Amino acid sequence: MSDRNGTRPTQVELDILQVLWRQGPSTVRAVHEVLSQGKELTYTSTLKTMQVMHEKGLVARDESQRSHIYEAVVQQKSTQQQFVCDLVDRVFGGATEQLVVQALSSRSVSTDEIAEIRKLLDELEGKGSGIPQK
Amino acid sequence: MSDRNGTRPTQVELDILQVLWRQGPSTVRAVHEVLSQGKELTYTSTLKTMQVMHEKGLVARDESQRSHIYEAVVQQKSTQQQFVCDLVDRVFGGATEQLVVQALSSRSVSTDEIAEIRKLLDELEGKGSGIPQK
DNA sequence: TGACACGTACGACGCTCTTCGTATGATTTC
DNA sequence: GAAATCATACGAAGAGCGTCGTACGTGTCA
Repeated sequence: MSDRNGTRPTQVELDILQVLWRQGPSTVRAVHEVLSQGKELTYTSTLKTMQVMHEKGLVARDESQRSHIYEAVVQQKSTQQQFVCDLVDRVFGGATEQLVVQALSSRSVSTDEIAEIRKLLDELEGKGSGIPQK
Repeated sequence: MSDRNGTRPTQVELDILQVLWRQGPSTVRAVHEVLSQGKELTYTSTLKTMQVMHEKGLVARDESQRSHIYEAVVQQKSTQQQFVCDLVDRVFGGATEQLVVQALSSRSVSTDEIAEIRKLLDELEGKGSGIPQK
């Protein structure tokens, strides 16, 4: 079935996207360098996956150079949103708050980050039940 | 590849688990009743999936009756944790706080729930970096 | 006691994901 | 300019997932 929001990245695609998001536009080799750390992986595997991602429209590529340069088309924010929504629906039965609680109690969060979350809560409360569009 | 924490439920398995978590031990028919709402799905498909889940150890079943009764073995909490961790690593690059922010700002959360999250933040801060077990 | 409803068991098909091997073309280097 | 190096392109194999059809056993009830 097709996604309403384009194609949903798969596991490995997500790993690649993450490198692209962090490092910006990169060659296959650069991405592969990162991906193959601590993991046995052939260069052509990474290449193939990135080619497929290109077909899917997940990444764009600049072919003007011999080594093509790939860039994420899908934005990190929207992808995150997509996956968060999916997780909330599928694993938390729609209860966003449960996800937040689970996340906060299962992984460490620094005091600074706690403060930032507090600030966000303030804003949310300030707006009443208004849900920011983006 | 195998998971460190048993087998990771697939999409459809997750849907079934959710019914089991909500309704408690149920027959295949009862689960199928829920699953097939708003979706075209054959009874045997649901059956097959639940049989596979049984093989995987995701569910237990009582065969003393003609209609077997299935029960979730995997607990909701631990499954949620599993998926949250995976999501944080794969989509948020390890930043738990980002997930929380994303979740809070993209889906509606009631005032009561905000209050509850605040309470949790207080506890977390009180304990410093201590991570509660459950 | 047949017919029918309802249950499980199980094999198979189509699809996607992931990985890899191999072919082939361009660029460098001596 | 020939060889080695590095890039892309592409086909294919293996595995898992989701779906379904079919076989078959067991109750029920005119």
